[in-house]
Amino acid sequence: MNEPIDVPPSLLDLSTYLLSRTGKAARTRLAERLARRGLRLWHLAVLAALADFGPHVQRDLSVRLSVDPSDIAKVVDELAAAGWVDRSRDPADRRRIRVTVTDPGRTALRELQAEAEAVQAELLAPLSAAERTRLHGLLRRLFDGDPGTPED
Amino acid sequence: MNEPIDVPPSLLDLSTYLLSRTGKAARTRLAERLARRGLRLWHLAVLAALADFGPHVQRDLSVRLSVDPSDIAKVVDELAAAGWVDRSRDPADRRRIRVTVTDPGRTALRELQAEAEAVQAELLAPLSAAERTRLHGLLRRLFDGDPGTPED
DNA sequence: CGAAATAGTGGGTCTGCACCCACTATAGGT
DNA sequence: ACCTATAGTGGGTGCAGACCCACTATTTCG
Repeated sequence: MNEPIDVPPSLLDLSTYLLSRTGKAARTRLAERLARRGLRLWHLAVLAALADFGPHVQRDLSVRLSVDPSDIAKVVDELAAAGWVDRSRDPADRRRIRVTVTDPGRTALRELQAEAEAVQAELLAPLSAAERTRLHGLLRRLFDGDPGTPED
Repeated sequence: MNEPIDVPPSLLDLSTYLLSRTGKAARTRLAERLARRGLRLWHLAVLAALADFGPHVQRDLSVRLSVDPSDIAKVVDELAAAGWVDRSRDPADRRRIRVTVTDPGRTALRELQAEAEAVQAELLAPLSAAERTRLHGLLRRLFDGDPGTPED
């Protein structure tokens, strides 16, 4: 993550480039912190999905997060090894595995979110609180392609 | 690039996550378009650097863009094959290779920038013109960690 | 001049991510 | 009961990015 000495201005004029660049910085820093705990981004995502939406069958997790079922299996496996989720066969359909966050899992999730907020604090340091909110709002609209309510 | 059905809200509350996610979308789409022309992001970056700052010795390119010299060599090699840059030994120090954009190179660069702007149009579609400008300004400040002038 | 530094390059590694196939266990339809 | 579909899983593949080492050509320094 060496910052470039001097980036070509014609790139900096492209929002695409800025977005990609700052996004990558965000991703990398977050990934680094998670890596220190032996985790990757998907662990956070899966944990968050389970906490937000309640228990999932793996298949649904895979659909919701658009990740390959096989990859979900691996992530869940690691989360289970950490004791952060429980896996139990659905008695009604024993093919399905129902994944549930445990209390330690919720605690861990809060810690991971704190990590993310720490990254945020670093990354958004140049911005005032109001600007951070504004940025968040703009990104949010970009994210879900929702036109929302233009303020201008 | 399948959009997820429904992303955990607790992730969407993290600017880090949004930034990383939208950034990745930007990067991926741009990369896709460049790939159609058999290029990667570095080709654009190198071309832009040469156009903006004038001819470079490869070593300086590598420093400026913080890329491994060996990787720069490969990119420059490909750009040269396309006829977009000229390589010439520095007569004063024959170890050095001076890289210069050619006219076709400049034309190509403009096309690539147009691609980037097309991606931008897609990506920023939900935002009004004023909002795009604002987003760009915020990202720009994030990018170079410049506190700038808080407006609030 | 000889030794040490530097520019470029070829070829390799390692990592993370996305993807995919084959196989099992189990269910469901007829 | 039989055939087909589905959930999960293990073990891959291919790709891109970042990095790194060994080697040559050349220069610079003592």
